[in-house]
Amino acid sequence: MKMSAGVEWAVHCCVVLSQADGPVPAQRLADFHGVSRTYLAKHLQQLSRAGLVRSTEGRVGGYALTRSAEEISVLDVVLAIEGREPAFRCTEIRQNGPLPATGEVCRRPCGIARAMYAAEDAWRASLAAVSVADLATGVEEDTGAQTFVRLRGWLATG
Amino acid sequence: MKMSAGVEWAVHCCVVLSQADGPVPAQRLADFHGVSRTYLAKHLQQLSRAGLVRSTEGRVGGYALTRSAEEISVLDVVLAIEGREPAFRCTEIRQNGPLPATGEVCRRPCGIARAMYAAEDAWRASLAAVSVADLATGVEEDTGAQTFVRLRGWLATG
DNA sequence: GCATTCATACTCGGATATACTCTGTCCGAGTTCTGCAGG
DNA sequence: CCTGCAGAACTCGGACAGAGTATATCCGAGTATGAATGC
Repeated sequence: MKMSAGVEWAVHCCVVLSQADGPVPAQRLADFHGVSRTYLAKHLQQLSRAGLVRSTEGRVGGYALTRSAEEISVLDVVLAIEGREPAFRCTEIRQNGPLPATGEVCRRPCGIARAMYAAEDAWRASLAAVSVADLATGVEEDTGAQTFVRLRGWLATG
Repeated sequence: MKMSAGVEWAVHCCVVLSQADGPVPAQRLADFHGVSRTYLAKHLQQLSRAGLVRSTEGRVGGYALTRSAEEISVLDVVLAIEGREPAFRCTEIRQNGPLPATGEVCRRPCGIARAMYAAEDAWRASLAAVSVADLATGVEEDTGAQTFVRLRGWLATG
């Protein structure tokens, strides 16, 4: 059970976008994080489809958040990249074999699936409690208030 | 982020083993669940390496739990199959690019990694709170007290 | 009748192919800026 | 000097290969059983 590396890229990009004044091109985001532009673009498209960012074409185009950073949770980003399906997929093997479970019993998930889904709910709740704005605040606390000032300067000048 | 289907198989097998009197061969477990024997054996070997089950060779051999079902959590089984590494792997892209984070700051994980690890801790705690014995009790509540009686009968006779 | 030996049948374990998803890359469609010509 | 137009440069978006992992399978190594044999 491995999470895609694109999730890390996407979250970092959202933090950067929360500090930008205007649209930021994928090329600039890729350069800032030292990753491949074309591959990062793939993930940014997924964020766009999920409605988290808005892309503008043209010479001064780029990506920008559609909502305020307080209203975007880490869970939103993870689900946009990884998909909304749960990690555990019950194949109902209890219905197989010589002593299958049938009928009314199978109308609700088996205890194993319930335990898995409960764990995933806890996981999602933990991620939903952290917003992109919280992450940005954490970055300032870790690296100092000058960090985002320099970031904005680099975004503006290149 | 998808969990291996083998996890479901392994947990179901542990529940069955908790109700068995003696060792149960992989062939019997595979027949009971309607899955491939050879592939199930692979996962049972992982459980064996993790120390959750003990395998005995020979004509009346098979697999048996090493501890009581109360002492085996769902988390134990998941970690045995999926591995002990966390799903989120921080690649420290904050250290890349034109404005890298360096020095003392990088001695502890960045806020994004902390949020991910916290969520995984919540996930693991939820799974650790459920034991194989709990699952067995749930099966009896769902399908009736006769279920395991018939299971033991089938395991004995074939 | 009993102990010993041997063949057998059954078990697990690791080594071996295949399918699928993640990773990484490329080129085309669309939009905005800029320079130039004309009025 | 102002306006309209054409070109160019820059952007995103979807279509196209390669690598790594999950899935599925096979055959060989090892052991307890049970019958046959000798005492």
